[in-house]
Amino acid sequence: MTVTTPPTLASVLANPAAHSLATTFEDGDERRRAVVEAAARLLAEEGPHGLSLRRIAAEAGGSTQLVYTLFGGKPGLADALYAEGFGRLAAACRAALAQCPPPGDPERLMAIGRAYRAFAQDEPAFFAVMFGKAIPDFTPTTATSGRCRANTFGNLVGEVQACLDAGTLVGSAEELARLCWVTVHGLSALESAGMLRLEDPDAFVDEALRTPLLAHRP
Amino acid sequence: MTVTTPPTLASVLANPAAHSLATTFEDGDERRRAVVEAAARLLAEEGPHGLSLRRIAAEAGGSTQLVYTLFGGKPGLADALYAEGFGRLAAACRAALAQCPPPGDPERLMAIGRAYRAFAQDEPAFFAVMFGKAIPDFTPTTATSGRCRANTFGNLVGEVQACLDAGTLVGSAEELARLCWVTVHGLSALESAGMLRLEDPDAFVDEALRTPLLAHRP
DNA sequence: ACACCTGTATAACAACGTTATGACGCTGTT
DNA sequence: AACAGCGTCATAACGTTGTTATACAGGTGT
Repeated sequence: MTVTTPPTLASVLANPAAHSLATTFEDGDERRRAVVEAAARLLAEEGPHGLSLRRIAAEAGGSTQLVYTLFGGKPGLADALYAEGFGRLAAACRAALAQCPPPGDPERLMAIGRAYRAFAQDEPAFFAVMFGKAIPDFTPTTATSGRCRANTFGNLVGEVQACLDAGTLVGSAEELARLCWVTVHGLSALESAGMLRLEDPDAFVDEALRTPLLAHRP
Repeated sequence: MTVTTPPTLASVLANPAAHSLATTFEDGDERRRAVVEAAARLLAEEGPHGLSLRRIAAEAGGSTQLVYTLFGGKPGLADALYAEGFGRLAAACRAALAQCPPPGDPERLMAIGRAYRAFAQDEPAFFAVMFGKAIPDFTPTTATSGRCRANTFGNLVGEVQACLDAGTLVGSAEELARLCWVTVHGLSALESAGMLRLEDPDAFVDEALRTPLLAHRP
């Protein structure tokens, strides 16, 4: 890891590329990537319970000790997996935005919300690791957690700011972004916990987001 | 357990007492209560990781096998613990409502929201068991999950309905209750995951709830 | 050529959830 | 009153987990 302290939101907004989650492995270790990918596959296929050091190491073609030399133990690998999850979430949001009107249209916020919920549904194991304490005895490093938070929230704030700049919304970018995140995360988490059964989830995301957005229309 | 199928929301609203979470042990087994309380204490004090069959059984003054005869295994005990968590959440909300204006005042919805968030913060382990996936390989029985959902959501719908009856709000009770739940749960979960650092959490709950409530004022 | 250090694999440890085994007490029957 | 049958409990064992200690390679600097 090259970044050891959580970057400020301002610094991420000023220069997003420098804090891209994709740079996690920039120090050149290809084996780390291989181990994380093996772990990610096991996580996606068998859930958090299938994640054992031995299986991961075997899948990556090494011994148990390999995880210790590369990550210092299971929490270290979990940290990388946690960051990987946020990377995938960001990728899913980017993909959804690709086929959207250009920045400044609140429709983009809805699209992010739908992608966020779809991620929670399609990758429940990752979502549980990221937000649900699914790996026993693991809580992300404040550095990792802060970086992931800054990325996720920073992207959202950027989109809201574009709407403010375009005049399609009014208010505080950070406040509005926080409100949207809270709303979308709440419905995603409750649905993931089996507390909401939605017949038309996308419509519900739109409906839930419409309230805060309408409150901030010009 | 006497209730084996999830009650409908309507039945809970019609007769809340019959579905009270406190009746879980009405079939008279005191040892179950003792074991669940020991487990709850361990959970609250040491987090989900401290929950081991052996420690729970020892704490309750029995052997490992005791958990198997009483609950059929760890998932069975987790199920009881899950229900216990919802019971405590409901109790916390009731306590907050006790010093509130009578039903019909939207201020009560804010109070529930603040109590919900405070519960997530004060009992993070219970919250993680209830809404995260903190106990490996455990997902609540659909019966238990449905009962807890019906209780939690039912209480909220009842409060919203009282506001509709009093004319302090307009709209659909279920829709509005769902929106409030989603909002409050989202901020509670994100804060619990370290993704939100709130200087004045209660004020933020009020602010977050104000938006949907203002949208439904008469 | 030799000491040194880094990284890997092997093996061992304690703790976990689960299951099998044997002993105890109770109930209904003969 | 004695006995078989049942459910319940404790003990012990099994396989697996994360972690740690130990031993073995391979390169590097002197």
